[in-house]
Amino acid sequence: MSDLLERLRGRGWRLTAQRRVVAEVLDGDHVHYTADEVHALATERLPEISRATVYNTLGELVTLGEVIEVSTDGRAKRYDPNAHHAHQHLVCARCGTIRDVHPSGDPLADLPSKERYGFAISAVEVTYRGLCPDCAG
Amino acid sequence: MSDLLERLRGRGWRLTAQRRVVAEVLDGDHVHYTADEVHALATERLPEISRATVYNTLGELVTLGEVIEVSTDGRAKRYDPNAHHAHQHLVCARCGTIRDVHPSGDPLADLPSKERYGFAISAVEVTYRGLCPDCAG
DNA sequence: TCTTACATTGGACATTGTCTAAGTCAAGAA
DNA sequence: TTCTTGACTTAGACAATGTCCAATGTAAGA
Repeated sequence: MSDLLERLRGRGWRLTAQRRVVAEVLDGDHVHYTADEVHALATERLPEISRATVYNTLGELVTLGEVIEVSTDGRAKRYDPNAHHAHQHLVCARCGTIRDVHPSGDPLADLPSKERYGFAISAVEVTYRGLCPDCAG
Repeated sequence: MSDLLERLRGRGWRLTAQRRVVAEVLDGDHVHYTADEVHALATERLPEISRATVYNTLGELVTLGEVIEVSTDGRAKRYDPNAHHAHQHLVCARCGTIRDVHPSGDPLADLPSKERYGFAISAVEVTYRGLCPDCAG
């Protein structure tokens, strides 16, 4: 993740303790946290960090393309630090856990141009839904 | 849409003016409204209908499988009345408009079992994102 | 070290959705 | 038709998530 911090500094990011902590939290496990979870984990390392800063920083990381914003249900968005490898998501319909998966094939090729209605398509997301082994119990 | 009302009555639904109005709004155009938009349109026909009833009714229609709930961004969920034909969504990244599209191929076949992590997969959603002709300006 | 533009903070506010207690009514029974 | 009853609706409080702003703090270059 020091890679990430270097990249960001190279893009003119001012390196503050708060931004460093948010970046470290995202780098930890390969889990997709909500903003509130990121805030809770960041608070453990930097107790005075504010909610607004966490939201700001996450938004900046998304804008810079370092993190992907995922909204799989109507609840809180989740932040996916695995932005540099193409992948899709497998979501548990009960507990909301997300796993990264790597389907074969290119879904974009499956959409004929007459079905594109003049849109300039820039991304395709595939979400697989079901019950995880724990919730299927 | 009287089809829909008949089906619902057959399932023991009590047919109220409020539910009828919500169903009519969804039946109108093939647009994917938010709950608030449904409420606004329903209010034109039945001024005293409450927000809670609109939310309740939409939730019931989703549970009954008559309408699909779509959350393409972190904003309000949208309700898709086209539940009886398999389709996917094309979303404008700027204005949020949704169009139904019909890709060829079966995305579920593209996910090898070793990438399923023991999940019992029950649905696959594909979302194409890009700028619509109006927003591409 | 000094300066200053950029970052952070706390809290108010906005949006979307959920819940509850009290009143209302659709639909079957008599 | 009228009555009865349990399901439905309502208004508003509340909850969850996210955004905005003015005041304050600070990283980094001069």
